[in-house]
Amino acid sequence: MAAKLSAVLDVHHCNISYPSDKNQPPHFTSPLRISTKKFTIFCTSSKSPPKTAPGKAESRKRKTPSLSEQLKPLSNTILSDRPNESHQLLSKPKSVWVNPTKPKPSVLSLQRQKRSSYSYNPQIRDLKHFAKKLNDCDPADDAAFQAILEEIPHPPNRDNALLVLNSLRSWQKTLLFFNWIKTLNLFPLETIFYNVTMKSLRFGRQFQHVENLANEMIENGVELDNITYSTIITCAKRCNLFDKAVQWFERMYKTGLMPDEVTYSAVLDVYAKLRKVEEVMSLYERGRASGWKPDPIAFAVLGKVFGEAGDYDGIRYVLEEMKSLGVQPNLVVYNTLLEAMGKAGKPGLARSLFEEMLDSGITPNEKTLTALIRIYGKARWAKDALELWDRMRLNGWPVDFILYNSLLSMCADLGLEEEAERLFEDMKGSESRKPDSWSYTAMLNIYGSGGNADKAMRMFEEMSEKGVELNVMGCTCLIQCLGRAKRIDDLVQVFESSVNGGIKPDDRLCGCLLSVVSYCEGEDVNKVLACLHKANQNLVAFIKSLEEEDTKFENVKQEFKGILSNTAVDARRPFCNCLIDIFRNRNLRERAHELLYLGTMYGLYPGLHTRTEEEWRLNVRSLSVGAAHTALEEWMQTLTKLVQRREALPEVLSASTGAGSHKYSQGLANAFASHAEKLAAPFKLREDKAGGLFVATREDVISWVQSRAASLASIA
DNA sequence: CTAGGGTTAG
Repeated sequence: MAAKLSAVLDVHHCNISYPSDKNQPPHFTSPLRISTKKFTIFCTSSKSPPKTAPGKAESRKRKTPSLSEQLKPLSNTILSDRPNESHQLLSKPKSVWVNPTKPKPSVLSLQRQKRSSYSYNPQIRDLKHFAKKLNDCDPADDAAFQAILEEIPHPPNRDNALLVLNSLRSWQKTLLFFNWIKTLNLFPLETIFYNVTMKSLRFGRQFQHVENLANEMIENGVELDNITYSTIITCAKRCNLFDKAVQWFERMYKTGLMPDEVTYSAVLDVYAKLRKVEEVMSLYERGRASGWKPDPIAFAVLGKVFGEAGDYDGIRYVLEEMKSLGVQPNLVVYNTLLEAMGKAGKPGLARSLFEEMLDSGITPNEKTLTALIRIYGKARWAKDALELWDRMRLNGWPVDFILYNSLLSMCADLGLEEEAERLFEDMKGSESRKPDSWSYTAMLNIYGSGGNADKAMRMFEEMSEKGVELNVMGCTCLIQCLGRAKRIDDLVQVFESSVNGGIKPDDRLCGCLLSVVSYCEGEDVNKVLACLHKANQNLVAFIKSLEEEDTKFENVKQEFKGILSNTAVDARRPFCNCLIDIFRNRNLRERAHELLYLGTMYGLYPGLHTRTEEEWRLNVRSLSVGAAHTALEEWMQTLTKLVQRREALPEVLSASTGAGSHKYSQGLANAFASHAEKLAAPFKLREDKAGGLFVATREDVISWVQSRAASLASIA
């Protein structure tokens, strides 16, 4: 979709044609055009805005540039070339207008469209009853519907028809009723009739019907107003037809209608859905420059955009902007920003924002609490998570099914087995919140990561008894657990029944099988490999070829590259880690070194080795035990060469293993310590520092290398 | 869903 929209922006909409409409007012005189000029003040270089490409000259001749044309110079000259400056620029919107004598160009109407008020309809009871009959009739039976229509209790005049139209539920019936009114031809169908019908169609995600009605309005000379356009735009958005949404927005300007803030923020959200941060900001800035004081909904859209980009500066910008405009965030804005904080990896700031929200007198809802619980779980902030859970109960804050499941997942993240069991039992006892596949997955995750294979298997059996389907994540948790318990026959059985039950193994499941291969022995290896073969043939073929002594490095490289490029980004490093472990455990260390080399080359271990003048550090926190051993050996070899060549070393050499924040983490620090001991390497754990840091001085390393060289020499 | 815009789960 994103590609589609950018294509639309690039071709400047030359190919869009609308039905002729004669009754349109004259085009607006370029509400946005001035901005091209205006924005040159933001350019630090003295260059003028980029020239339009020759092929696009024609579209420039139009009286009113399309929105995309107007956006383009902006994003070319300012935003996309200097992404880091954008916030700095955006934080000073008031500086945009250098010449106060010129009127501000307007991109939106500061006045919201007025709605006509309904007058009381004395026939309301009869007509509601009639509408109910229409709603209740068999949707497949058109004849029955027609028959009921004939029995309308009062004449279908304007007000009566409107009332019924508003009361129909399904889009099919709304459309049938609308067409019936049209054929009766008792009064002209005004805009509101189209708007009400479109709203119903939008509910049914029927964009084609909506667009047909819009074109009919144009043909019949019925005015399209802001309500029409915002309904069309949001309908296109819900149907993921973003290019259509933009087309209709641009049509407003072309026909001389100015969007109000509702239509405008609907379009902001279109660009937000496309993750076009620059376009969102440029629209926002233009709106601001037109004197718009955005309301909380517009800020919620901005917050979402930055959250999805994980852009903390952007989130802060939204908060500051609201503050400086005196806009008080509402519940939805807080929810959006909290979630954004989570995506930007700022649990502490999420926590303080939540407190700020409470201080301002807003009561959290299910979404607020789901977001926070999830953030604390992912951050492994057990204390805050449990505290929040207590407060939820104490204050009687609202809870729903998703929140229950999120609490279970949080327990899985934190290894809170008892709490999860209690909650799970609660859910079973309730009528409305029976555990579903999400709930069972969380339980499988808890038992799986806790190594409790019996309880995990009991969950698995219970699921099939209750008819709750296992999903791929639950399957992965279970297989991981059975693998660790060395219950390989059970593992095979679970895998096969899952695949037969329709689960499509994903890369995470393959990674899980691969890790089981790395630590099991004998015939078990082949059993697991047979499962893996069903999920990913290439991976098994790759392992087989690495086992062959005469497979050349160049072939390893090509095959591994092929494997990685077919693997989800998140699963690439785990794959490489497991493969290294597999070959270390089989005493094929050379293969392990090759794989680590290739993994580093393909960017799976960024920052594996970092250097400053004083310190060189090996960062193995994202490595498996075998990969960490391999990396340490590799590093020692390198250091040995450097010492022998009498090259300069920094004062401090260190290795960082990470503390292993997960309750069940394998203890990379311990494994590393024992390996260093085996090599008699002089790395000592710094007890005073958190996060598993092993440190050696330059002198220790030099003397260690020399003594090793001496002992090797004496053996020779 | 009483004509229009924004927020919940591996």
